[in-house]
Amino acid sequence: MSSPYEDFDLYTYFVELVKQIPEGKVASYLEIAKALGDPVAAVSCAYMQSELREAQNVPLHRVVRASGELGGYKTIEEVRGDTARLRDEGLTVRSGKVKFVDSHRFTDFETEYPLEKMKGEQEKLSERVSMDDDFDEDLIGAVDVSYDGRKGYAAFSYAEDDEYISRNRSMDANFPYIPGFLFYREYRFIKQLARNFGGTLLIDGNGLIHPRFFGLASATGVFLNKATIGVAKSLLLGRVKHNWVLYRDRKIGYVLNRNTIISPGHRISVDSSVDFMIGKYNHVYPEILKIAHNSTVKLRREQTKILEAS
DNA sequence: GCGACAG
DNA sequence: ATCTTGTCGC
Ligand SMILES: [Mg+2]
Repeated sequence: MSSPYEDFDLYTYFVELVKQIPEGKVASYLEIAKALGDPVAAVSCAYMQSELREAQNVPLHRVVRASGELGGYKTIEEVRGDTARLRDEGLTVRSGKVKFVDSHRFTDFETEYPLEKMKGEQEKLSERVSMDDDFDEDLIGAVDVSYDGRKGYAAFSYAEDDEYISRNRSMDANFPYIPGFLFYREYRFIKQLARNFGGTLLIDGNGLIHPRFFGLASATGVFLNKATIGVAKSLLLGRVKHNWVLYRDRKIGYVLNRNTIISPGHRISVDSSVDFMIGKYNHVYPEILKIAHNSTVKLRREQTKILEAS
């Protein structure tokens, strides 16, 4: 295993934290996120709560917004159910909002702060990224994942002769989307599909453009020893000057067009990734990434149709 | 009101 | 990322 945390199940960790909240008390998404190790994950906690709504014996209703309002993308019926549960436990709830005092807030979580450890891991792993050019300019593949709740549908596509080939894979994600932690969510899918690919991999996301200079494209490149380039559709961080993406005095990427931002993953430099992408795709979003994306959407639609019928 | 964050 | 019909433009 290349990373001790690459298979880390944050949904399970979230559940274990929620189980620590005693009857009659509540915790906010922000408090849970802090216990996970990074306040940026607050919104992701609301998503996890929503995606875990079917879970049994987990007091998910005890997680509310800091304001006391019931969040987590609930339906009207779910708000009713949670209101009744909270009232049963002795709390006052009026129009979807818990009226509570400080003594009702649970903050004393027992935790190892996994996200903090992962940030440390990313910083360490970033030292293993190579910026020395060692990439195939002709054989290009692409990967992407789409989702229905926790269920992820992945595709790996590449061009052979004059046709596109795609392979798929679907499984549950064990990590939510958290900005700066995409690799813990999507790398598992990519690994399953592209492990044996010999070409250069385009990845829907960033490489060097990352708070710790170790985005999904960097992780994929380092772990699978492949040349990778991150191709994002929006800017995660940094400022743009003459199309170059600058961050902490470093040139980390390039804006190919309004919706295409590239950064090196592994085995390629910033300048070479720009030269290569402009030479190959001429400032246009790479078709192979669209092929991979469309394949994930098609698979998801087919599968959700089948799942609904059964 | 601030800040704004890949997928 | 996802929710979603028709509609505008090439
Ligand atoms: Mg994607």
